[in-house]
Amino acid sequence: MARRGLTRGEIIDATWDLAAQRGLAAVTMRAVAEQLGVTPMALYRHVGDKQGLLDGLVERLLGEIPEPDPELPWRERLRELAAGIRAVARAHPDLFPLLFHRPAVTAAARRPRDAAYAALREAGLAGDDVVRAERLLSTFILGFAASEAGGRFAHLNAEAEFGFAADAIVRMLEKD
Amino acid sequence: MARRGLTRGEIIDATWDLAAQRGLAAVTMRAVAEQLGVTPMALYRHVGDKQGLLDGLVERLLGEIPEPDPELPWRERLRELAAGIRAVARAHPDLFPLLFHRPAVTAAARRPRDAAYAALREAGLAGDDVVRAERLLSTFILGFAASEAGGRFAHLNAEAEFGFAADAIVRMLEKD
DNA sequence: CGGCGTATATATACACTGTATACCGAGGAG
DNA sequence: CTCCTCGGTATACAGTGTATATATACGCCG
Repeated sequence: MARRGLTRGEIIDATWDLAAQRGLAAVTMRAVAEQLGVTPMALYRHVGDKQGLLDGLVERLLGEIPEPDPELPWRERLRELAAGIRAVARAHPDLFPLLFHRPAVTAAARRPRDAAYAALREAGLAGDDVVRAERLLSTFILGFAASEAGGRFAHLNAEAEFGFAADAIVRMLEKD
Repeated sequence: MARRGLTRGEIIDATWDLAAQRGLAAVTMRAVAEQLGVTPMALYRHVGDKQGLLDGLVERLLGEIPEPDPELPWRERLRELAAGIRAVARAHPDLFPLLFHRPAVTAAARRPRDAAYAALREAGLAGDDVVRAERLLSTFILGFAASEAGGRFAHLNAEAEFGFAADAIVRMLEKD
């Protein structure tokens, strides 16, 4: 009916809220539309289809990862980054696995990745080693966070698990 | 109508075939039932609900990971294990993420894990270190395989990526 | 200011999903 | 033979994503 000025950002916002409050399963075209006081089909103009909606969530998810304090030494910066990713995973356990389905090269993914690059260079790596090490780290932390949030670690103490792994990895980085 | 002797194993078999041939999205109660020449509701008696069907798939998935040749040195055994997991992920890319949602302590998960324990002990680790190292490795390989199968690595050469990471990890294990 | 084309939102409809409920008929136990 | 239970069927329902066709308000051009 009325030209409501509906926008993609507004839609993703509503979707995000819905997912945060009632889970990914509650994210349905109809539910999102209703939250915006709009017909389901109105969304299609702005997000393409449901996958487009989920893509929007992935962007937001990456945006939620906090930038580490640049004053800190590189070890702490990496730890902060990892802690941030794990926190995001725990806050959005059913959204988080979506990260595996999007290439790690979107604009939204660049910010945390660049922070990791900087830390790794400060650790003494250079050239391709930086890129490869970041990929190793991000893959591990993604797997860890997904395991933690998904329940694969069950009753284990995730904090202790992570501490052990982080120590091992930092020792590995210092070797080069 | 007829007492057909329908069994849970038979149902999971059909589900597995369906998922392998037409993807996870094609796994629907109706489709599985049709493949068995049976009414959709007949499945409920044996698998509970759809989640029960998926649980069955996860068991099968873990069972698909090949046991490494025990004659090989530990490095090669770990590599074979990892290669097996990655192969499973590539063969069932949309099933694979389900692994993050099941505790790593089921009977089906024990076989590959025990193989990893043996290899790590042979590498010189002992006690809790074995358990922790296995968890680190399995978490990484799960994340890697999920990334590879899910498309997060996009155009990258996954083989080269994996080689770099594996080398780094093996060096790390040899240090202790 | 008037009218038109286009972008935007709506209305309706369809095929398909998981599953609750009611039923029925075969097969073994007494 | 009779009954009871258990495995399968039939039907139905609410909810899903989305294709298609339609109405409406806005911005531009004269």
